Amino acid sequence: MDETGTLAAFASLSNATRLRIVRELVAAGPDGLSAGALAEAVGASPSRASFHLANLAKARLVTSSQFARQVVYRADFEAIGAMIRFFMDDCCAKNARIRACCSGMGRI
Amino acid sequence: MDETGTLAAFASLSNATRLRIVRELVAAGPDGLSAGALAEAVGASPSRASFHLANLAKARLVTSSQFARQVVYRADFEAIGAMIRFFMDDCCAKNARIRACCSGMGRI
DNA sequence: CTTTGGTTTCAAGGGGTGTTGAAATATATC
DNA sequence: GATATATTTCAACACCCCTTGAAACCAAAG
Repeated sequence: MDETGTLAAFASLSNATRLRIVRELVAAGPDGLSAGALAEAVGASPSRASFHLANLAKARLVTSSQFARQVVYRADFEAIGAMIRFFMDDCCAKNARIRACCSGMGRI
Repeated sequence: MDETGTLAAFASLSNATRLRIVRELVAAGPDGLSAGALAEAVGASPSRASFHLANLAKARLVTSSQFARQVVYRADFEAIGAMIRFFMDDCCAKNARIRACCSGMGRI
């Protein structure tokens, strides 16, 4: 992910509803969650959830696929990892105090 | 850093000028850089740089202190690390693919 | 083919954000 | 005190984002 993509990812994650959606999707794992289930989980109306899901998809933080009547969303784990990696490598990698934020996360 | 703080940090980092400022400040290390030096480094007018620096300070990503006529800004390394840690721990810690983004960053 | 369920689109509005250049503030120098 | 330097504040403007509720769309079931 380049600077433009990272800026878009940060912008997308700077909204409480969207951050909650990402949290739900990461917790849900590879199976993902339907738009309706997400809307209920984060306490948003269907149209509001759809609005924010479209924003997350545009920022490439989630993917979607249709099953019957439902649209299933999944976290894009690679893209989220790439975003963090860009931020750490390109902006902050050389700083030990920032790098230390990853300590305690287990064996990496 | 809590959710509110992380949202503010993401919002602040979602602007190209501010992301460049943070990059400059992290590269500059503990000595920091003056407002004028930063403005020139990122190609912004003094008032524009001041506007974005105030935003970064409000998000607690940078600190400032006055020396003579100059105002010196420094990256808040602890806060930046705390932001990443919150995002990783609270949102994504349990996911191996995201966690893998920190591989290749050297010994942690 | 009509109906039901799931999701998205749309228009309206209210509010926040970024840019610009001029003016104000504060500090040092002459 | 007057002047130059460094930074911030201010007003104006344009633009984008978020919310809401209604309408439209699309796929399945009756």
